[in-house]
Amino acid sequence: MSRPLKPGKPARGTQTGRPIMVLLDLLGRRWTLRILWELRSDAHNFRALRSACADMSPSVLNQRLQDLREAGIVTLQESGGYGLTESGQKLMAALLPLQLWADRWHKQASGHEDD
Amino acid sequence: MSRPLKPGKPARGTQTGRPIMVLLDLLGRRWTLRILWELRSDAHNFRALRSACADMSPSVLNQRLQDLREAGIVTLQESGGYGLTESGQKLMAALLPLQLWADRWHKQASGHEDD
DNA sequence: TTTGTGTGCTACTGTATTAGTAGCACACTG
DNA sequence: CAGTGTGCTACTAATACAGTAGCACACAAA
Repeated sequence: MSRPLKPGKPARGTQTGRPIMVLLDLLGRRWTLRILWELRSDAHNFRALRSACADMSPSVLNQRLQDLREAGIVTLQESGGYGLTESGQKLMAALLPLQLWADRWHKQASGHEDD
Repeated sequence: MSRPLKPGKPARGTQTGRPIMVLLDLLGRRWTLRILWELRSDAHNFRALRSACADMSPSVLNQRLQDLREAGIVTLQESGGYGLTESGQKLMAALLPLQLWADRWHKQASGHEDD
């Protein structure tokens, strides 16, 4: 595989390379959001990260890490382990409101119905 | 299939049902973020939405719409077409900073390298 | 040198998810 | 009745992902 996944390059579902579309493609791959979430505060090495992500498949984890490194969001630190780049930290800051929303979502759902 | 995908219920990659994890699972499915993005300002009917999403597969689109409706994020309006619920609009508001980030991402990438 | 531990990562096969195409059922219009 | 537009389903093929095993390298101790 090994697509570029950089803004300006075509991606799945867009030929234009509009940055937001490329980003939505990247974040829409399975485990990507979760991986970033687990890295939001602390760096993890490969195995710890895998463990944090419900023991996801190492082949897929490696694929995602390559994507995210190419995109400049994640980096393999010299001190060992994977961490967010400066850019990646800003992305996560942009995603933090999700947690608030998710909590309200939970309260709403359990308030209105029990399924 | 037809999992619940409600906060509090186990999802892919989490047995706990922690709302943020369920949300990350939901948003991490292919096309989900893109669909929400296309609905962020205007409602679309099924075919218009499909067209906006690069003519994605109608079976998958329907699957996603069911997921999002069950989650209370999207609704099939009486006036026709799919639109965001109140909750869905708040979710999108939480995601809007992505566009700003994506634009900076583009500028950075084209400034630092050409590949 | 050998053995052990820890790292990042790859190879392989099976399964689940998604793509792609065609077309149905219903409603409304003429 | 035909024509158009809606939401949606059925089907097969391609692709992505899961799950397991284990390699290659580095460092440390014996």
